[in-house]
Amino acid sequence: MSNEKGPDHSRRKERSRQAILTATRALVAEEAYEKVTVEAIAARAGVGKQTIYRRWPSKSAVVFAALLALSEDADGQSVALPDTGDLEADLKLVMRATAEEFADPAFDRLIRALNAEIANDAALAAEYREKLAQPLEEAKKARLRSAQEAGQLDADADLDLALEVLYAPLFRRWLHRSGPLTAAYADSLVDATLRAFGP
Amino acid sequence: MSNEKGPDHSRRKERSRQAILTATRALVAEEAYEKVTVEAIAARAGVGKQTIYRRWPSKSAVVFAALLALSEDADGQSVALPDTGDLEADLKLVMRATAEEFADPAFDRLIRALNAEIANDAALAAEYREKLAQPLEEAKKARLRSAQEAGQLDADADLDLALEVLYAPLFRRWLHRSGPLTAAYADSLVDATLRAFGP
DNA sequence: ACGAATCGATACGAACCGTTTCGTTTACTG
DNA sequence: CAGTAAACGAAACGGTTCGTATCGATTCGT
Repeated sequence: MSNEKGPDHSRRKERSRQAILTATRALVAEEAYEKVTVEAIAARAGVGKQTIYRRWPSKSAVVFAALLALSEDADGQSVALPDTGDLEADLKLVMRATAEEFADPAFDRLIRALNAEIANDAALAAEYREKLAQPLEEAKKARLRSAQEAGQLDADADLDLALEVLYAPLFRRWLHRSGPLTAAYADSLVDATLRAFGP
Repeated sequence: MSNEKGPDHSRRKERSRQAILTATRALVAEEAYEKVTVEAIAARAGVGKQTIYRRWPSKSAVVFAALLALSEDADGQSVALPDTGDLEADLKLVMRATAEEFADPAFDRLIRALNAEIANDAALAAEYREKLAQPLEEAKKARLRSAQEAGQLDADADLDLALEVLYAPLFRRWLHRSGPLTAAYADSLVDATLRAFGP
């Protein structure tokens, strides 16, 4: 094997790769998305534009990869929600934290950019679901299943549906800016979900 | 007054305006949104590009106006939901219809384009809420209020929240393509909402 | 020291945006 | 019917961005 291979230049590759992804995150977080151009990313990363196009086919793909790398940093330690046994308290904690996250301008711009790309690109949407959305949903579902087994949710409850009812209103309110994302709002979503799917 | 005014050229204006809006709708409905350019709209409408820029400041605004004109055609006859007295049946009818609407490819592309523009343009989002979303929401809320007065919903129920719980999951599932928009799914959203906000 | 992989930089064509310009058509007026 | 002014279609233009092509320099293993 060793005589089949040339020199290993993977360290260089990795360094420029990280520089590109870091620069992309910084740019998307700090300016309006329209101002994030491939050339700006290349300049910020101290990299030639072609080095970006050698790895990703489009700007969308770069932005997505930049976001994806974030969640893969926290690898191994698979996502898990708090489970104190008190479902209502646990969910309110999570929903309040999610609402606060959306209020952060940098995060806001990042996720808006991602959603805009996703809305018109089915392939990217599928990758988003598989690599970013699914793991989180599974973690939430695991928490609900635990509650269901403890008799805190109806035994026949559709947990996927419950998750949607819990989270989708928050997401929509954020995306359309149709109302404030307060802690009280987060709480009321938990309350409604528990009324709908409680025992 | 009459001697103060020159000739009235409003008929020409109106004709080209309609041609532009119609062409925009056709283009957005039939191709991917990236392929809809202002020049393509002008060509399809048989109109100079400048005639478009005389009226609207950007492509986003044109696309939005094209959509808005649709709902203003059905003017006067303000939106109203069926009210047979059977809340569950009425809501399931509406939610099933909404789910079907999203399944239409032309409508799908149109609304995706709108959402992509809205996601990164707060001003456009505000106009969207005011002119398109609000009237529909008010109609739905009126139906819920009628049910509330009939004792079919909890007297203290937050109707805005109930609407979000009812509709947001469908919207999110469509936007992220995270599942099929079946009649059974529409029904289960109504069921969940009624469990959460019923008496 | 040498060769191969990778790189940064730069020039380029194509597409699109939004502006400007210009000669023409349209609708009304006297 | 001739004159006027608003609105128009067409076309050219500068500016920006995308994605590609090219090339000499740098990095790494041998």
